[in-house]
Amino acid sequence: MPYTYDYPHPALTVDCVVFGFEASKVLKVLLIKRQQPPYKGTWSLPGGFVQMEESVDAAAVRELREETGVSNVFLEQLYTFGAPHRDPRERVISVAYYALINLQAHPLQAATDASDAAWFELSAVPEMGFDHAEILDCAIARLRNKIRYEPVGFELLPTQFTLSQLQSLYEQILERTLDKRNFRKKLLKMNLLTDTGLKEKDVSHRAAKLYEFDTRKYQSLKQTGFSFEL
Amino acid sequence: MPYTYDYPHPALTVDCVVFGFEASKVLKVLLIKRQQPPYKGTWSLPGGFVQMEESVDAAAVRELREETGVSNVFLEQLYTFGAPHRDPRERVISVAYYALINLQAHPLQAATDASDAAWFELSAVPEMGFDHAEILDCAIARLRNKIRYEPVGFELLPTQFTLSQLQSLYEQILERTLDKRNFRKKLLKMNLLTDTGLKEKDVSHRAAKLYEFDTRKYQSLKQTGFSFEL
DNA sequence: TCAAAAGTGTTGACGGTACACCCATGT
DNA sequence: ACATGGGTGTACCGTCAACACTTTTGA
Repeated sequence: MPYTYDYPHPALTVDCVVFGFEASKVLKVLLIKRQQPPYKGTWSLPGGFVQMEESVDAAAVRELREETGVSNVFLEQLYTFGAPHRDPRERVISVAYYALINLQAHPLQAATDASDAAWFELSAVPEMGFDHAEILDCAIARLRNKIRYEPVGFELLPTQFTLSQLQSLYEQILERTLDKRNFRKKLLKMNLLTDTGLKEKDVSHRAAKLYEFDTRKYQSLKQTGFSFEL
Repeated sequence: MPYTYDYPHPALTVDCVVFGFEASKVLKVLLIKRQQPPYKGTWSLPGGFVQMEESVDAAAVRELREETGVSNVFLEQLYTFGAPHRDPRERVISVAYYALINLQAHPLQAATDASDAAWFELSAVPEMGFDHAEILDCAIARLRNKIRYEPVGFELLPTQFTLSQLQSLYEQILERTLDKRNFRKKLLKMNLLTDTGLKEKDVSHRAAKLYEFDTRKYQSLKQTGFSFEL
């Protein structure tokens, strides 16, 4: 056994706030029903212990895959929660992450069994164990902030989307209505949305144009000091 | 001994990026010369182990006080660094914080002895141990971002300051020059700076007016949706 | 033909940017 | 008297906010 530092070692977990969106629906968070104590039977954020040979980021990726079946999605570190008794068993530090998932492309397949995981609207989140309510609030605040100056909204939408879907998503996250004409004008002027030439299908009204977000173009513009703002 | 989780427990530290500013000088970072291995003798960020009964935030406050003698300053969690071998001894997770210090009000008194701590200009930071260069870069990026939409600059200045000192600070952090007239116009229009009626002392040119930042007013404006932006 | 959402322009107010000179003070 | 920074106003332009009607499509 190599030398180790002569200080107490807490347990270390990652917890993920998973936001999911389906076009023309509402923004939701994924919760898992705990199978083990503590808080057995209550809903909580998916997460788990960090292993010894993986980075904390890698642990978040792994837990997300194990508990929800999704991978290759937007995942970013949020904040670290380290109050002494946030876990009743022993000292546990949790590094929180948040993920953005487009539910069309990544339908949920909870690894264990479907009844253990469920999507909740932000306005109807149940009681959660630990300090997970605080973590969720922190993630919502971050998302609300971030969407204003970085194009993360597209992570929640399918590759092709309509401007109305995009606007609805922004309205939900920002919790206010936006003017349709101004919204479209501003986004189209950035020249970051490419018109696919296609239209919505199976709607009982005029079909909307489908756009794609041009990630390449955004990346190159960003180099030159451009900043996405809404 | 109570039940503990059957998972590996890494060591947990906090590291602080301490920014210090003295009016009419340049922005600096405080580094400590390590007295123990690993990296004995190299400069690194002040920090230390989190104790079992203190929150991670409290550990950052304590380390800052122990290693620099300052307390009651702006201190905010930055990011958590958890690559597997960032510490050669064993697995160590570090929660990084950054502090903003006004050096006029909080002259440094390194707890151990003065030769162990020193201020470095951002353009002349020496080699550091661990992944501390990465942590510093992260802190600089955060500060640069944050100062644009929150009034954190005032944490680095004395209570009373001149507009030129404030502008110089912004220019250093943002790494670009600002137009004097526009800068003053914008700040004064916010009505958050109160003219103390006093003037600078001991300068060999026309003495500038001294202002104070009105924190109370800012707090109440913030409630009503106001956002400080520069 | 009705319902439901898509799509589209103009105007006025405001804020950002660019820019140059005189003033006060200490040496 | 000179050097050093303090302090000030205007004009142009682009961006934001407010606002209502016509078009397309399926039921």
